Amino acid sequence: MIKPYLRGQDINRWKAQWNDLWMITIKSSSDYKSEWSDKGDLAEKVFSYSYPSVYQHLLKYRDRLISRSDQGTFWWELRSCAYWNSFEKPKIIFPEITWRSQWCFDTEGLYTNNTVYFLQGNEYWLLAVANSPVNWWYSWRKAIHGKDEALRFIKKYVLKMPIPIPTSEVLLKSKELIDRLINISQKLNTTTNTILDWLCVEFEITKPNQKLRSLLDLNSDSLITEVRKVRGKKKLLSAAALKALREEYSTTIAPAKELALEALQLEHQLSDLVNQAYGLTPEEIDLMWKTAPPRMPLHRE
DNA sequence: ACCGAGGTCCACTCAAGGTG
DNA sequence: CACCTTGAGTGGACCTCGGT
Repeated sequence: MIKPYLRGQDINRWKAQWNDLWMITIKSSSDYKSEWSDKGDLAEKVFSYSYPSVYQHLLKYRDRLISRSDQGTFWWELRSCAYWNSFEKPKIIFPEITWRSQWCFDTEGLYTNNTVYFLQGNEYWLLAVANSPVNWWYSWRKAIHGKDEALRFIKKYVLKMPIPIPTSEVLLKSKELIDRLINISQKLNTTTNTILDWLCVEFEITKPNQKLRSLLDLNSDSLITEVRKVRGKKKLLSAAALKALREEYSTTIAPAKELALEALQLEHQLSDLVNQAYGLTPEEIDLMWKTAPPRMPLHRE
C-alpha cells in the first residue's frame, strides 16, 4: 500500500534517482476490492482497524481529502486508475515537462505522479532513440512547447515519435553501450550523493547550491570557492579542512570525471548508431548540429 | 537580509468516452 | 441519457539565485 515513487525532477538521463519518497496508494473501491469496500457505513471503521497507522496519518488531512474533486469511493482512497499493475513492470520513464533529454529504465516497480509518464517494456533500442540528440532536435520542432522553453512529452506526441528499425548488429551494440551508460550514470549519481553527504556532515552544508549539486563540473579551486560561499565567508575553513577538500577532490571527484568522459564517448557512439539507423547523410547530420536547439544532450565532436 | 526575476514543477480541472 | 471513470492539458505556485 505504501510505494516508493518518483517525480519528474527525479529522472535523469539513463538513470533515475529515487529520493526516498513514498506514496500511499489506496485503490478505489470502485475497481478494487479492499477489506472495507462493501462495508457501507462501517467502511471507515474497518479501514481504521485494518491499517491503523495509515488511518491516523490520513485523519490529519481528512477535510482536505474530502474536498478533493478527484477521489475514490471513500475519502481515504485515490481515484480509480486503469493501469495500476503497469507500475510494477519494467518500463521506460520520462518527465512529461522537460528541459532536457532524460529517459531511462525503471525495473524497480516505482510509482509516479503525473509529472512522469512511461512506456511499458524495456526495449533498449527505444531508449537509445529517445535519448538521442537527433530525437531532441526533432522533439524541439514537433512536441508542444510549454512555459519557459519546456517541452511537453504528452501521449499524443510520444506515440508518434518516429523510431527507425535497427539491424541486429546495431541492436546488440546499442545494448552494450546503454548498459555501460546506465552503470556509469548510477556511479556518478552515487559519487555526487556521497560527496554532498560528506559536505553536509563535515562542512555544515545542508543546502548545497546549484553548482555544488553539479559537482562534476567543478575543479579543485571552484569546489573550495563554492563551499566557502555556501557556508558563509565568516566561517573560516581551517587548514586541515582545506586539505581534506583538496584530497577528496583528487581521490573521488577527479576519477568520477574520468568516468563522465568515458560516458561522453559512449554517448557519441550511440548517437552515431541512431543517426545511421535513420539513414541520415553527413550533410543532414551537419545540418542538425547547425540548427541545434538549446540543451542538446551532446555537443558536436 | 531583502527583493525581483527567472527557473522549475505540479495540482487542479475539464471533458471524452464508457456503462447500465 | 445520466452518471461515472479515466484520459488529458496547462497556468499558477513555489523555489532559487544573483544583485543591492
